[in-house]
Amino acid sequence: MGIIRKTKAVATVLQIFEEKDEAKSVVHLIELVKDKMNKTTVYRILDRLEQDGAIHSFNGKDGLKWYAKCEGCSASHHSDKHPHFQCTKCDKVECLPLEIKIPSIKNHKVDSTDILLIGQCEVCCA
Amino acid sequence: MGIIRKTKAVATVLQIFEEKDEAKSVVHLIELVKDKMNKTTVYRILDRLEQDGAIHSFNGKDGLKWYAKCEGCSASHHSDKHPHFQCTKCDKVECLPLEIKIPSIKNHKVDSTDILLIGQCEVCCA
DNA sequence: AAATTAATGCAATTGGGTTGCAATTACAAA
DNA sequence: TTTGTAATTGCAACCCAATTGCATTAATTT
Repeated sequence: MGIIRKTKAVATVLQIFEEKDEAKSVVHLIELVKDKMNKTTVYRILDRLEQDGAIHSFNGKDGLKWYAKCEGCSASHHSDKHPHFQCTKCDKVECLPLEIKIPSIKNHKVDSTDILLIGQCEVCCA
Repeated sequence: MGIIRKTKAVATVLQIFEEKDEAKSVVHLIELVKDKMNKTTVYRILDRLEQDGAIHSFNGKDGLKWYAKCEGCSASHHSDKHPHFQCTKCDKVECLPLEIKIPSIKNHKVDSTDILLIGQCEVCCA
């Protein structure tokens, strides 16, 4: 199980995700709260929040781990299948509310998908 | 530019990819040739081979970097767009000869895609 | 309010990947 | 073949994201 106690640190991290519906890398999150808590705590809180389905994680192009809270997030919808979009200019990452059709693959069973689209976001496109 | 000289080390690494058409993680590759060369050399050879289009790389579920040689590999087809499949049981990774349709996204420009399907491979499915 | 135990801070550690530099080796030119 | 030179390699040190162990703190239960 995930979160059991509602601590200040948990509230702080959660608020970051509430404020803006945008994915954040762990490195960035640690930077954001570095005056309020230890980096180890950030890692552990993110783990717990993910187990509860409050947020979900994925790997960015850079190899860093990213987390986001999005519409579909819940304890039951643990392994989200929506794609993510990372901008090569501003590095912002968004959850895309799309469903990408995966053709069935002979003799293989697909459990989940990990789709990252790389390009330029709305702001950087202009 | 990539490979300029054909050294023993390069031949050793290339042969691994020739032998079996299967992706390998860098960590695994280093392990395979650890008696023959330094890990730094492995990293550098992989870089050069990729620049030449002899192999291509992508990120596995585990966050590790993987490399593979596949049909479509060539210097011109540098950034391959085919999806990869990673088995959760045996951890094997395959290149899938599929094209996955990405719907266009409003106000976004998609340059490349990074698609990893996770599930059970032919062997582990049975 | 006291007891219990989850949560946190901190320092040390792990592990993938990179860098600087000296030594080696492939290859071209003589 | 020998020599020059520039690519390649080995090695040690380093970088940085992420994890671990353990003592301390604080949220929840009674």
